[in-house]
Amino acid sequence: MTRAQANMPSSPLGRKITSYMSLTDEEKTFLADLERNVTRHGSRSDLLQQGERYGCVRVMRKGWAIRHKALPDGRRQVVNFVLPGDIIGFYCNLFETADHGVTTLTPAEVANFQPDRIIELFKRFPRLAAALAWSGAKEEAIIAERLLSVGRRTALERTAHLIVELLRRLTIVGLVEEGRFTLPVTQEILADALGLSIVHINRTLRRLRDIGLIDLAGQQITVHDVKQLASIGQFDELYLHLIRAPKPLEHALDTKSDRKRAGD
Amino acid sequence: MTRAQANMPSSPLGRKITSYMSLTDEEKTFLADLERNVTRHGSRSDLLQQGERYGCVRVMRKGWAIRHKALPDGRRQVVNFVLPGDIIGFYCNLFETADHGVTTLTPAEVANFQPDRIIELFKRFPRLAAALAWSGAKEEAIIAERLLSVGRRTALERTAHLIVELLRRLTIVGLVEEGRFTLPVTQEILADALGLSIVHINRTLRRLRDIGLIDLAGQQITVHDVKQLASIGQFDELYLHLIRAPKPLEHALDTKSDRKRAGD
DNA sequence: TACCCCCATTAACCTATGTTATAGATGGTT
DNA sequence: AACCATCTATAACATAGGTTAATGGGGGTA
Repeated sequence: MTRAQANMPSSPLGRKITSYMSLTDEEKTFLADLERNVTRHGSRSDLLQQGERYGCVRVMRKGWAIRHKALPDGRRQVVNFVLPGDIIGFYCNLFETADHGVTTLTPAEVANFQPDRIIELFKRFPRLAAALAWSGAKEEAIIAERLLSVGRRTALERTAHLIVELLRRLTIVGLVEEGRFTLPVTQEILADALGLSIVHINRTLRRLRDIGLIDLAGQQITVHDVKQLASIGQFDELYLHLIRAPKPLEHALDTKSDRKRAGD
Repeated sequence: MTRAQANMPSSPLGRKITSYMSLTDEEKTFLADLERNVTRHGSRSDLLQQGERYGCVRVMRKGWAIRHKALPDGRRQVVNFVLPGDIIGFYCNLFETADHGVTTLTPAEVANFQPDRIIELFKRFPRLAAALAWSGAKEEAIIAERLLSVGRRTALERTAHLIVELLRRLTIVGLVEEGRFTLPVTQEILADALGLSIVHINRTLRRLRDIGLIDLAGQQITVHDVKQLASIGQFDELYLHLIRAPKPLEHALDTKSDRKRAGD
């Protein structure tokens, strides 16, 4: 991944899509343009509040955030983690009002663009539209898997599962080194993601440490035995849909099209 | 809704989209064509099995189904209910392998088409593509809300919430009469949808009956007091995104475009 | 240096929900 | 009309995980 791609787009969005589909120059330019407007945010700042009108579509360039939903009495569920490179609720921006909030967990660098550009994208770049639709489907798959966790896995299984999920997702974007990565997350947030109490998350993490599967030091987590962790969590691999190319996308989109033969 | 729409598409998909966006004749024809191939299935038959390769995109014309995920040891989570008019995992069909199963709960009538028609749709009908993306985002919102239920609501709240959700969704497609509708669902399935045990679902339903909020007779459920039920379930209204027109969709898609002035 | 706030950690206790077991209903089939 | 398979319904008991409360560490700041 050195500098092999002279033609590699510099935008996270572009890079993400390029990983499973080659882009024309025109498409690259459009994507880069989408991400021109970058803003910075502190830790723990709300990018979007539940009940608010939608504003911009956002792409996480650096940092972590969470998408979360709350009940009137304050109980809260973390729906998903937004990792570097992730799009923040692409299609939701077609809604009037946000049914969830987005809050950063670290200082963050975010690209912003107007929702009507989504429409433009649909009209002018069907291949990009399809690619983003695909990416949206992946997010739904992640949420469905979390639902399975919260509904049917035990505390230990859920926790193990989440750690493996994050490990996998962060690996793709190059943020894991030898099983070690930064987990900028309090136990309260883990609890809210897994539908557990904060005390019980603590007990569970301790158990995972006691078995020797993980190590926690501040915000650094080290996974010693992914395999066993995955086995405890009954981790499936399937749901993240990491396989390179979605077949119909690859085929159908590349055949006839307006393609200009890009970098690779 | 009598026969006001001479131009009303007869396909469920068309009808769904028409409810928030008017369609050109060409678009209507394309949609109708998508739904030409209709198959019938018995109750409890698998339309899709977890781990299987994806086949057709399906639209539920009549009947109910569930999307569900299972753990190796058999524990199961119902991810969502597929009601008449719903699309069955539109974008997931861009994946290689199914990470969930789909099973009918009643005899069902289903329209089928090849996934590569999705691509065709993206190329030829950007407005339809955007509309379906919107519809996909709504499904994600429903799943996220169920995650909130399972993670943070009590058994009584969850159950109340689900009943209201189904009431609302079925109302849209005209399947509710005076608070009464058919619920072709065993307690086991309710349990799997809500992350509870079958016994506890039974206790909880009894409680709702005892309070006088609902009545159950076979597969008929009558909701006596939606308001209180919604209040118990902390039902939000927001997440179903029932508001007529997604603003950017309405605007941006209708302005320039290739529109031909349809029925209304 | 002292104060404060946030967070992790643990212990003791409690309860919502799960488990196991049993008995009726219901409905289809021979 | 007897049989079987599924469901619903309850009771009695078990437990995973919640709650409350107390302690200590770490980092900012005045």
